[in-house]
Amino acid sequence: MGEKIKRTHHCGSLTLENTGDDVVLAGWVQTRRDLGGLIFVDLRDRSGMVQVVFSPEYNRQAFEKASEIRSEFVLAVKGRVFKRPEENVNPKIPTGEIEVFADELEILNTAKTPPFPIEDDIKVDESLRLKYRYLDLRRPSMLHNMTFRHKVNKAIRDFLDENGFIEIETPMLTRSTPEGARDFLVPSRLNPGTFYALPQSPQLFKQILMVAGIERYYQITRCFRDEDLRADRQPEFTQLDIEMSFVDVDDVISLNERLIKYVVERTTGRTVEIPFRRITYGEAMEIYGSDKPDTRFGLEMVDVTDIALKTEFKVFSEAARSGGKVKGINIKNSAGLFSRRQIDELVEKAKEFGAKGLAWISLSSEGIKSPIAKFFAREVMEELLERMGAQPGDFLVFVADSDPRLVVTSMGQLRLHLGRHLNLIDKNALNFLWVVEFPLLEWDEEEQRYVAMHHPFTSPMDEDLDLLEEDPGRVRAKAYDLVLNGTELGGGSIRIHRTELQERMFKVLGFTQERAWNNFGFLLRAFEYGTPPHGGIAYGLDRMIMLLLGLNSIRDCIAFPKTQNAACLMTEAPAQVEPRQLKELHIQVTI
RNA sequence: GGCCCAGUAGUUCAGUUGGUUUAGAACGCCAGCCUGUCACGCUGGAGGCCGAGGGUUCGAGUCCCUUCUGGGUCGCCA
Repeated sequence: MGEKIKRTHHCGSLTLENTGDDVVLAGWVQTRRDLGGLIFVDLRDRSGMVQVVFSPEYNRQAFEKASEIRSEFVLAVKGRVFKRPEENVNPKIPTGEIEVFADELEILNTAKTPPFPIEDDIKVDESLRLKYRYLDLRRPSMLHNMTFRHKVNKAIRDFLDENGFIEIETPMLTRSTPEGARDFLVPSRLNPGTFYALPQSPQLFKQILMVAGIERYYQITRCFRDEDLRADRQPEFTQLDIEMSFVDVDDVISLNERLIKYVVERTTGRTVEIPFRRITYGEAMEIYGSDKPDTRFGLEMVDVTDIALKTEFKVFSEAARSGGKVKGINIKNSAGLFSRRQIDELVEKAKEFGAKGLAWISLSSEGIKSPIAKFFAREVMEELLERMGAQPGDFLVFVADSDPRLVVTSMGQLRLHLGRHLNLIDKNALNFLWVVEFPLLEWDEEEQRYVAMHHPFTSPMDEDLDLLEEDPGRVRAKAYDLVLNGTELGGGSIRIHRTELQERMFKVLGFTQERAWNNFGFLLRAFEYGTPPHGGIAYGLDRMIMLLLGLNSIRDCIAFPKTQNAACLMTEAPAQVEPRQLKELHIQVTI
């Protein structure tokens, strides 16, 4: 901007109180309305928009120059603020009561016609928005998302700073470790044939920081996982990573409740009640069929396996007898909603979700309608209806299978489908929920061994320690996930801090001592030098911001996101490199 | 890796069982006119390798195959 013309005010900040002020504005041209003898320009900067008037009577020179103006030109305008006459007030914009008469115009830059309009609620293909992301980010809603994200980051830092945490950066170039997601690898030029891995999370470093006596650490940092993308998943994403020493599960949970309350109330103005509800993993699976239940609606699952044993209906009784389960959901007051055809569709859905079938009982005004009723003795049916809390008008669905896990997971998905389909979800609710007491290990069919459900450094619960060798699958962990509206926001655990327990853990995971030291030697060595009890949590920050903003995709709160093919449409990364670069790295491309 | 959806002016879309001229509309863009517009208005104009390649056919935007791109989802994501 030239010497003589320097910004004094922001477009969106002008009000009636500025009437009569001489101002200099700078910004982009939202629209130009050329009436021939009078030109209106809506000038936009980060703060908002204001109408600038170019009139030959006010300043002929500026007026004549204004005919060159086009959309998205960058202008500096010197002028005076006037109150608009009553009939010219525009109630649709915040600055609609005033306008700026221009007496000097400087065109700081011209612009090509943008490929899509710079305004909210545009219908345009997302790939075009991503290619021209700098234009997309000019749209007020995207600017708002970026600003909100900044506020969340700031609130997090304010709270954690006040609570004695220090932010420490950990390396981006680190070593690949087994288990977990696929790593992004970076070749080392100075050490031919070796590779760094980009961190999947700062997990090991933050534990070492506890050994280092930091006591309270946090970091807002990028993490990398080379897995397929989703609406809520990018290959590079941001974590809020926290670790604390001398704490147990309750300490971590209560600090994090205060953190979440602080951040959400600060950034959204909404009220958050703490403590959050807690539910064990076992309960979550039995009642909701999910380890991240959406508790904004009911449709809770009821176990009727014992009743199923008493029926003539083979699907039920045999599932029950062979170690399986039978579970039902009572969809209250909905018998009238399910026509024969809609029932068929629901059965199809259940099959999509893995169930072998779906039994149903409709309690309409004409009495019980159900293809399975004939297999039930009167008193067994009564017991079933009572267990289900069934009233006239209710519609009951049941899934039975000899595989109990299949029953709960398929029904859990069916529950979500019904919740959405029947519009039972309160879109304004913020239902925070802790899921605790996760299994420490799960059996991996492919590898024929136990693998850590969280990670190999997660501490078992004290009362389950004795089961570690004899029945590893039953050991519960000091692990917790924070769930918001059916989405996992973050998770963490109390870690193992004693060498002998860590060695038992590796043994159960099938690691020889040699392999454990090969992969995690640096951590195990650190643990030998006085490791305090410690634990922490990590949040998916993109996801948290997406949910708080009510977005459908994390791409809308990431400035430069990747597509489903993990490409950046703006920079066209990834791309081929010069043969010389590959040679320096001793890398040969074989495709 | 599997399944599903979508690719036609700059943008958003329409385009009939495959068939009539030169593939349309709206918005945007360009030009002219217009002194109170704010979705400015009026008149006129430019703008298309119908994602790409192959096939079927007398004839393909339309049917078939392959492929690319974008999106959703399952697998995957300690």
